Amino acid sequence: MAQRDGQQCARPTLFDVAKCAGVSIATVSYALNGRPGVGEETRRRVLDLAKEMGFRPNRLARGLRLGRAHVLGLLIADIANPTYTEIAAAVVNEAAVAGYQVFLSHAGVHGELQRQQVETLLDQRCAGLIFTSVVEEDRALLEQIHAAGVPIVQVIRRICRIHADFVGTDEEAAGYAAATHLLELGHRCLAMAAGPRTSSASRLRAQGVRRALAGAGVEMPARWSVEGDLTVCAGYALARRVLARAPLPTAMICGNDVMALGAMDAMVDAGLRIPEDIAVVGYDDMAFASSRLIQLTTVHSPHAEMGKHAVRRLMERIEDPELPVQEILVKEHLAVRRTSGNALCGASISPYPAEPEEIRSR
Amino acid sequence: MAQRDGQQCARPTLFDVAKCAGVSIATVSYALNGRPGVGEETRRRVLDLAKEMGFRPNRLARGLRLGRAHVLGLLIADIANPTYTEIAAAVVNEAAVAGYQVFLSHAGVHGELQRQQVETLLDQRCAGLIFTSVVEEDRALLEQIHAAGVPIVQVIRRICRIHADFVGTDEEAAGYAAATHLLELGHRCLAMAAGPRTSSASRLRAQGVRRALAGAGVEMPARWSVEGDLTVCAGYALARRVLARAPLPTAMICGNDVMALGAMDAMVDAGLRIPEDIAVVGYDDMAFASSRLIQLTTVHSPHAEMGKHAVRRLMERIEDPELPVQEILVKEHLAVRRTSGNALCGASISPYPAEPEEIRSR
DNA sequence: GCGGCTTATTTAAACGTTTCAATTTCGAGG
DNA sequence: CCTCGAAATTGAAACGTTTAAATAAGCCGC
Repeated sequence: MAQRDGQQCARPTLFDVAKCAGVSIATVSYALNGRPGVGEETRRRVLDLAKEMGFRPNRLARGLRLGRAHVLGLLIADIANPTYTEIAAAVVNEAAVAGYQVFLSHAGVHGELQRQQVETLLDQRCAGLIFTSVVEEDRALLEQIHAAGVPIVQVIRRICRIHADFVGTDEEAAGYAAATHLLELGHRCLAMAAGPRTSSASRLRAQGVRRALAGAGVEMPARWSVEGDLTVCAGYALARRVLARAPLPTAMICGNDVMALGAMDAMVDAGLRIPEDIAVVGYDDMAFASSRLIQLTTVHSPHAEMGKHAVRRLMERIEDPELPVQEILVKEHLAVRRTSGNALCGASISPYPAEPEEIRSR
Repeated sequence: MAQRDGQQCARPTLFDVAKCAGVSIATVSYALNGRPGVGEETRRRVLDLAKEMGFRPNRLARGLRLGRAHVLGLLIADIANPTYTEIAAAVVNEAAVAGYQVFLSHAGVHGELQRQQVETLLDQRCAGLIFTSVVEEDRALLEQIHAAGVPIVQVIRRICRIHADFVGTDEEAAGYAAATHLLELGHRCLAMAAGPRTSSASRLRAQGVRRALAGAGVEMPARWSVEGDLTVCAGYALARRVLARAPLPTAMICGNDVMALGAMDAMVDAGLRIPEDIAVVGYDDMAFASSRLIQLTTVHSPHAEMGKHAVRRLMERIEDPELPVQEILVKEHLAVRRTSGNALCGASISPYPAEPEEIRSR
């Protein structure tokens, strides 16, 4: 039994509170959950007592009884990628607002490990799952999850014709904007180091680039259109390959900022100046992109907002599983910086606050 | 009842399997858990059937019964910081190996939000908690968790005299090594933009720097020793302050790489060349640090290894709560690059593989 | 004073495990 | 043939909730 006052007992249960309050367990449960049918005076007494005793509901028991835990699963392919961590942060925060905890899974893309993690997530009776980078091969898995009655939201990447909501940006438009920007600067020799074809986002972006080029009547030789993983190393290798022999392009669009970083390294190695000899555009606007030493022109997409939307949508669907599948697009924009010729002039585009923040000397 | 063969039923339980196998629930449980006292023939039959039916144990039920879930809580102050995400990745992976899932909490440092998240974590009956950035104010919270019988591992930062293991690096030695490196290069005018004093790691590092200086008989004017948050903005503001008036230091040690990035921006703004006019040393060796455009000299600490150790230690302690408190130090090392004068010569320190990886042209 | 109605409260059954204790089975030894 | 003991198996309680259904308690009008 819970000893009253002084030290609260280790972990009082409904039973303990009920005993102390001299009522039944059911009454305590009803009172704590704010359900009707409990006398005003009783309710107050129970609430006060529960607080005093430090009662906290056991979420396992609740989940077991309800057949569903107040828990979400977040699947991230690559946690080292800032894009995903920004989303993760937003997801965790927004979930907390709704009283949900988030299981983090870091299992790459479409493998045995991923399948295993998903199984475990289902074993935990997650109320919903958020996938940050599905590939076509995951279709069967997603369908199985849907069959199990667990709603899914896809973020950034997606597979089509599947019963799952999607939150992302208009990647095609982003690619179009990036290419158009370079075309307007007068570039006619564009290269593209795209992300993997398996990513719907990368595919669409490349598509947008091609549409812009076609519109301007500009051709991109096959040798300049390469694709690889979204890593520094891949960016380096791809750029090296493109720059291996003349003629050289005057601009390069990269699958993301990290690839751009690698590509720029290859350009430096090749003795090229950026942006005088070659312009570079990235994607994601990672933290380092706005650094003075880099100043990478890139497409900024609001990842935090995407994470937030993903959770909200999941909440809606958990509430009402019959909702029609929805596609939520958030607005992205091109951040023009030095690597496409926009030399930093003045503090107008400085990432730093005008007034220095608090500084403590010692 | 579970229909056999063909489509497995939604989610068979022990009961369903038992019914199909014609044995009791208890037998199935014993068989699946590999406990003794089950006939060999029965065991095989049950195992096969469970697999065929797609049985998966309900982790909520198990956790409820056991009074403890196979779940860890990971508290990260700032998920945007790559240091922490590297740790997170390792933690999630290593936990998976042990059959544990990881709850991710992103609740800053010592606030109402953090307390709330911890409470929820305890409500979920986490078997253990990993804290990545405790501050002294968290002491009461950690003690409360310990009192609740939930083991804790502190990573990177720590508070002393508390019943919790610690995994980190020898920060004092790292600070000493960084400063010694600069002293050996002939620098005598060193500045330091340290991380916040509330971080044990930052404190120790600063201490190591001072020890090195004292050993060399070098003085660091108070005006050159500043501290701030581990952000780009803080780095910029601090460096700006130090560089505001002559005399200027010839080298600056920063609290981490991100701060160094900001500080270098301030140096560029001040018309200084790196490393000719001023050398810079960071800490963490984040992804961008080795980029050709940056080549930041920095202290590389093996975060993944730390995450792994943290989980392993937690497992040991969950196994045997009576273990004496342990302090695990992993080795870090100084990566000397351009910003301290080590110009990149040849591919000897290139971060890229010699052979280009697979490239697909299209 | 008593059915009938509303409101407050309780009883008890789930949810799916694990595990102690009790029961059955079966072969060996007497 | 009977008994004993080990091994296999089962029954049932427990973990801490939620909730449908049953019960108790008021209260009104006739």
